[in-house]
Amino acid sequence: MQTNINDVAQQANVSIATVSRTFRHPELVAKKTRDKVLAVAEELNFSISRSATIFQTGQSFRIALLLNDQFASWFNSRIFEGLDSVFHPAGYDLSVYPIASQNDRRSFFSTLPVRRNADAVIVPSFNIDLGEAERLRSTGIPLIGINALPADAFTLSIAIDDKQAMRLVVRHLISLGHRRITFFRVKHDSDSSLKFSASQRAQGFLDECRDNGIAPLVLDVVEDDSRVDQALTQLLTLPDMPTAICCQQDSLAVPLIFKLQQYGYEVPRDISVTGFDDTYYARQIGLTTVRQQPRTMGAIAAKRIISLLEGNDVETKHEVLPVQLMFRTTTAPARRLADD
Amino acid sequence: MQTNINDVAQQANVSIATVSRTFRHPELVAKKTRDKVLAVAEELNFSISRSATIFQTGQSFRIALLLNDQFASWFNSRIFEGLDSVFHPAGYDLSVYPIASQNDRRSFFSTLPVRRNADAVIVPSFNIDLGEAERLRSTGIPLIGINALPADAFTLSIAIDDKQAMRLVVRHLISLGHRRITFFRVKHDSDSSLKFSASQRAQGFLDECRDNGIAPLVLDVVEDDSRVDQALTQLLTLPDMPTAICCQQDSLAVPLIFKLQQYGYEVPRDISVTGFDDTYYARQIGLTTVRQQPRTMGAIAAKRIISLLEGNDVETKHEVLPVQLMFRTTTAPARRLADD
DNA sequence: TTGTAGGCGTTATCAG
DNA sequence: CTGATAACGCCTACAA
Repeated sequence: MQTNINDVAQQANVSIATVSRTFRHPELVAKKTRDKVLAVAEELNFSISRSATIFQTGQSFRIALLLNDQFASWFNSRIFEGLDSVFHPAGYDLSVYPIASQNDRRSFFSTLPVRRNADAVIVPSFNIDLGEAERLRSTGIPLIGINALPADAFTLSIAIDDKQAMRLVVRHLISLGHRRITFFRVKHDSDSSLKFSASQRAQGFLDECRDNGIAPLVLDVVEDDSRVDQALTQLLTLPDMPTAICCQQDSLAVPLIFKLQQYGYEVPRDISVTGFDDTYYARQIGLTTVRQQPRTMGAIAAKRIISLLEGNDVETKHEVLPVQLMFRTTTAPARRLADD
Repeated sequence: MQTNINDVAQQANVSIATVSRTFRHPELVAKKTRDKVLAVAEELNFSISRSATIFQTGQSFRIALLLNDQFASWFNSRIFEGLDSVFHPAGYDLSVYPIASQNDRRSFFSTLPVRRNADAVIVPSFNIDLGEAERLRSTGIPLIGINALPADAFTLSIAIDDKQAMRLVVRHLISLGHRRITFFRVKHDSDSSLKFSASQRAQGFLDECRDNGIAPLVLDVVEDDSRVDQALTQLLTLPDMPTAICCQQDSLAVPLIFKLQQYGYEVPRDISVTGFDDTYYARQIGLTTVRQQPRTMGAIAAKRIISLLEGNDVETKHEVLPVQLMFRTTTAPARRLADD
């Protein structure tokens, strides 16, 4: 049997109230009493039961995190890490709800399993339905978006501007003289509206091309282990090889470069390639890409949420973090036509 | 104010016991009553409070996961994913305790923050002190090891045989005629005994070399963003370039291959390279490596733990999962001396 | 099949 | 500074 607060109180010749205070508000307890209690607690292997505390508090100290995707993806695992780095020390636990399809999502928002069972719901990276958001928020649970839209569906939101970031990339390529640029988009089997960033990036590409009078070419690959081969096949059967390739994410760009080189295309001499995310591999191979820092986003979000839950006014409700174009060695000036 | 079980009971003209049963043991409630209760619950936006249930049960429904490292590492995030895929649906939450140093570890095991606050403690991938393990287990909390030693410190354990797996790799290289083989080990800033698998792999390399009368060469790189450059520098300043390179993990091998090629070394024509893990990038570039499946390990561990917590006898206490050598395109027969 | 009542371990309030 | 006591919301014997 576990020892409880009663055992300690008895053994230490104090009331349970004093034991509780010793842990909760030590400053209200005389040092002598406190030491006695702590000694007994130590001896009896006692510590306050979080379940009981949580129960009596009425707060759940649980944060629901909806994940649309492989949990272990680059983005998601870093978001989690950032969130947990703040939440865990503050006594909150994260509870991961897998949302793989629109159906999952609908079911989540109609049964609201988090009702009374989570202090907040965090939605990274997918579009949300205004009605659903409203339904959740009407239960008093704040809804927080990370790279998600529309902003006004959320109590708080934090994001990067994927569209703008991709425009940066395209502008970079254009300034290097590229005019034949191909964009590779990764199609997910699951519902695409669960992948908010993906569509934003493609849109940014299209917009920037249009503004510069360039005919954009967007190619799709399905998100499976053959995605790079799919990309390569499409590239090599193009009537005109592009001079630059924009990939939706590093995880496509890195192996693509590898394979292009195997097929005799030198990067960036023959063709420039860009990524998005700034992953470890991007840094290692010198990929030109966009740096975003999901871990930081998670940590900031967590801090805001805690502040909100503690009843403070949150100054910034909707924040957009800056990103950085990392100009490295996989992009170079387009070869002049005369060189061909 | 949240509605509670009382409100529902009143509104539905039944006792709270009936409401509770409607959710807990629906089969014990007359269909008519049940429907009535559910209707009222729906109307009042009620659902059972997990906090209260957990509290009253006495179980915490929380599983502590000690992580030694970047949470978002390939291995750890997949372990988490596997664990959560089983735990979450079963009503358990994972609570991540960061253990970055021996000090953190000591402090964890001396203050035992999980005492009464977790149903089990999971330790992936680092060595554990028998005394500490005993201390924890004496509180009645099971301790589970994933790729951790020594086995008898744990209530349950599940692992791959890193040492044996690396021997497989070396044997493969030897069978291809390689005799000059270099092993690259990744040194972690944090205490090395927190990295159990790493030392096992290096040991496997040494053992297999010795058994084949080969003089082993182990080189270290520090785990920062320059690790690949460190490896390359060491390689290129060697009196004798090896014919094969064994990397402790894919994340070193993949960019190393990339850079070797930039320096004019063709893989595998000039030099063979192997990895360990079988990550996405390994598959994409055709790296010869060892496949391990941490997600599966996590899922199996979770199932066992739940079974244990439910009081069932667990048949297999210590399980070693098989791994698979993935022979791909980065290894080839060693060039005969005459060719040089 | 349903209701009654006790108890889970803590915290907060209020009195001393 | 400390003690007594009433919640907190649910579950489960046990009784009806």
